[in-house]
Amino acid sequence: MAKDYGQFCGLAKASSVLGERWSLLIARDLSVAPRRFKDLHEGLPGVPTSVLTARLRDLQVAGVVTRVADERPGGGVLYALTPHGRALETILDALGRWGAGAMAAPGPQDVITDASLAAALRASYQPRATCTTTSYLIHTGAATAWAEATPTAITVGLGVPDLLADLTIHSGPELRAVLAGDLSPAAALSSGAVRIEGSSDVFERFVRTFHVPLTEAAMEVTR
Amino acid sequence: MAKDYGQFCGLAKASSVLGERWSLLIARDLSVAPRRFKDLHEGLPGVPTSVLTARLRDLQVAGVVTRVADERPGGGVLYALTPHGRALETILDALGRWGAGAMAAPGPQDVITDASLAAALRASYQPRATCTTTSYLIHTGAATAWAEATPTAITVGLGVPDLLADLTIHSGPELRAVLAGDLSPAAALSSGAVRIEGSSDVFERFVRTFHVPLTEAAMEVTR
DNA sequence: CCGCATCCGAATGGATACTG
DNA sequence: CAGTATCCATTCGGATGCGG
Repeated sequence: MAKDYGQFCGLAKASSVLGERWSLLIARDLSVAPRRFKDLHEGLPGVPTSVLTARLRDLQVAGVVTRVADERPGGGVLYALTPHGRALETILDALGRWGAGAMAAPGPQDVITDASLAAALRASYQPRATCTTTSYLIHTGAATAWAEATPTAITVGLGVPDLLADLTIHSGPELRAVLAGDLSPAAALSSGAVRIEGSSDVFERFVRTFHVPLTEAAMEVTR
Repeated sequence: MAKDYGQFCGLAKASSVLGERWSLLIARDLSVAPRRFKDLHEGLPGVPTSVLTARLRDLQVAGVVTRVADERPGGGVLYALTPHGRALETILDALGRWGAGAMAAPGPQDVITDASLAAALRASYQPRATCTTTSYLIHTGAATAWAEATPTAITVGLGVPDLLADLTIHSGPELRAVLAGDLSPAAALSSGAVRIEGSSDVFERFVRTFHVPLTEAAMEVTR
């Protein structure tokens, strides 16, 4: 069980619940979709099963995570966020934006997982940046995620969605430079760093809709 | 140096910077005011000096914290947040609100520090809840902090401010129940749980201006 | 297989004592 | 005041094993 800090303080409580190694990333993965133990284990490279078990138990005790039966054939158990855990979503997004601003170039060992890609899309979504509802399918490295952006809401998911996307993007980690404004959409396409299936106009819309801001103003958490 | 997670992900980066034990609370204390090493050590009960040294070094390497000279007579060194670190302020507040919703009653060992009280006031501030600029001085347990609330902004600080406050509040941890709406201002005053110097009208304004939302999980525990 | 427990070497945290 | 140095307890990471 997580240690506390001996302080009567909301932040100390939050830190004792989420401050253990891997906890935030478990919450991130579950904030995108309920997952099996095995999904979580594969999406968190290096986590020992014993630690994953312990974290999931701690998060259940803290009321953040719950176990639900998998409805699909084959059954099994899914881990999912409780309502209290879902309240973390905007905070995780804000933390992700904050960390993204300080991210170094990816090392050779760094991976991108489906869930981290989906979470990054959700975190970088800019409301009111587009007037048109558009669906995207994004491949970066070995990760695949999709997003459907309306003018005021974003939905993201893992892997390939059921419906055909308006735009499909193939890229490596260079996609982040585009979303940060460091690499223009046109340059990304012409250099071959990003390959798309769909119109370049829609790719420009994508870049307007998803943005990693560099100013502090954009790091605000929506209350 | 903090371990990373082998993921090219903003949240993984944030977690490697802030996920180590004590880091969030150090950031919280510094988000209220620059502090000396000794202040931080006293405000974080139980942290060994060696760990505090290591965290401050890691946070400096991460560009969150910087060392500045203390201008006041006596000199010395102050730790302060960098602009990048100050961008965490709204995130710390949101995390504090999230954690406050799940907080249990304070144990006998739990302390309230000046910085945690000031941070809690900042986090619980409700913009547009009042039309009048008001200054408060709050004592809870051994902690003292002040706040000046305008209709759209909040300023908080440690200890006793230079100017006389419009309202001075003496309380124990029961103050949280008032801010959570579990205890009416009138009941808090008449029961003696809260003692004020100033008008009870201004105390009502205080309770409207600072509010901790209760989550479902916490309400279940309270019932 | 999936979820979880066990075992072990390495790394980290906690408490105390000590130094520029 | 602002840290280092030291020792010990705990945790983590990785491999392996067990029951359904």
